[in-house]
Amino acid sequence: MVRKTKKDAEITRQQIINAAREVFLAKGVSKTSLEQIATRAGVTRGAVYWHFENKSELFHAMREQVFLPLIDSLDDNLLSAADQAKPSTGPLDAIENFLRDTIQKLNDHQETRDTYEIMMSKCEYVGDFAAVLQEMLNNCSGVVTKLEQAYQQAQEEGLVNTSLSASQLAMDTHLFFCGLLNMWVKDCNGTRFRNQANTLISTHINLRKK
Amino acid sequence: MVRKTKKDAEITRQQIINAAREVFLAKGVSKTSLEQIATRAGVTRGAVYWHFENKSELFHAMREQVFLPLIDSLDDNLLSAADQAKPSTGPLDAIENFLRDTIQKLNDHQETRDTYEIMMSKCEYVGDFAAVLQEMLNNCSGVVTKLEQAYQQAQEEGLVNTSLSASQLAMDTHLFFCGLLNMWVKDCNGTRFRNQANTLISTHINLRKK
DNA sequence: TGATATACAATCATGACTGTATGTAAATAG
DNA sequence: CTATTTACATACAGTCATGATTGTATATCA
Repeated sequence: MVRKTKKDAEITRQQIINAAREVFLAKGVSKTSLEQIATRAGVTRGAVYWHFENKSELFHAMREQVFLPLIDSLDDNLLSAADQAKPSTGPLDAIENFLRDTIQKLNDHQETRDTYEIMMSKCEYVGDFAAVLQEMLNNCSGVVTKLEQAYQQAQEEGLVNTSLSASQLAMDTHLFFCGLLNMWVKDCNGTRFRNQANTLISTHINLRKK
Repeated sequence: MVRKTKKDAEITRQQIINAAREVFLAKGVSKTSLEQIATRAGVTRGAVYWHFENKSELFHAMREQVFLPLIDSLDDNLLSAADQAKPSTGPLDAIENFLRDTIQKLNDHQETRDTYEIMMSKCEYVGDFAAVLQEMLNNCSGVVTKLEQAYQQAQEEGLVNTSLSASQLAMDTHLFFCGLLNMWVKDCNGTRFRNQANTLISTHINLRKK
């Protein structure tokens, strides 16, 4: 059974990504050999090298499957707050919803959850992987910018109870959320953070609501 | 030149730890061989294996040199707020000082800075290293507890401007600080977070000051 | 219908890292 | 002063990952 059709090949590719995610999670990225990934995917290393140039590219493909949708979610939630056409429940609620949605995605979607865990505690950002850190920082900048816009509008609508600037509020929220994501992922048994994530989010937003 | 005196041996041990930190930072923990560490420390692998059972134990030793002092700093700052004997400028200031001190330590002390960076983006918490994550979670619990005590007292002294509970405030601050540490370390060129860390801390505390 | 590109499998050579075992000279204890 | 540790260095064996190369059956396309 060789030479599959184009659709079959795409399935193979996805299976390799799935296998990679599983082995990455279990053994860590650098201790994972392409042989292990191949075996898990039911193929040989030849197939892996056919679809991906090396481990780094495979990692990148796995990552994109989770983070491209995340960017979309960010835009959907926060830009709609500024979009007058949509029935906005207010920019503060938009922020809260974005935070909740992201956590919800982690709860519901194991592939997303596993990918986050790999990226946060089963991967070393060195050599080829160093660029990924920069990408993440850039993404963060985008998040902060959009949070700031939302807070800006919240202030204009008189919803905020502090004199702090929109940019300061945005940074504080961003850092809060970075911390929450980190802890949520590391808190595997769920006792410390996972169970009360939504409460923590409400708390954070309430702190600045009028 | 063999068989050094006990004091010399201690120096060798420290040199190995220093070398490990440097190579870990440059290459990532799992891609670092004990041979590389030994060479950098000016010894052979024999010396490394004499002082440490394996790479995992060496990593642990490196980590302790940074984190044992951190725990002390935590106690010094936050417990003194509750200590009536000391001239407390108030529990909110105590919290702010603790956050500032930690960041200051990162600014001033390269070994600390490098160790954090290794732990956050140059290490995979798998196998032997998985236990380290648990230790970190436990430390976090300690931090939250002490933050909570400080907020509790702040509330009793009528310094807080919100009706949120001390435990909620403590969690929010803790998550903020987790995020700040993460971003601070990853923001190598300093443009995004490092330069304004203290401002961010002030902002965060001011949000809850009456 | 044939030529060619595709989608892998199989093989091979190389090198690197680990752990352990052994050697050894000097410090230290009695 | 000598016996025994100590603090390493050296040597060795085994494992495993990588990348490159080659092989091959079959889609696909002209």
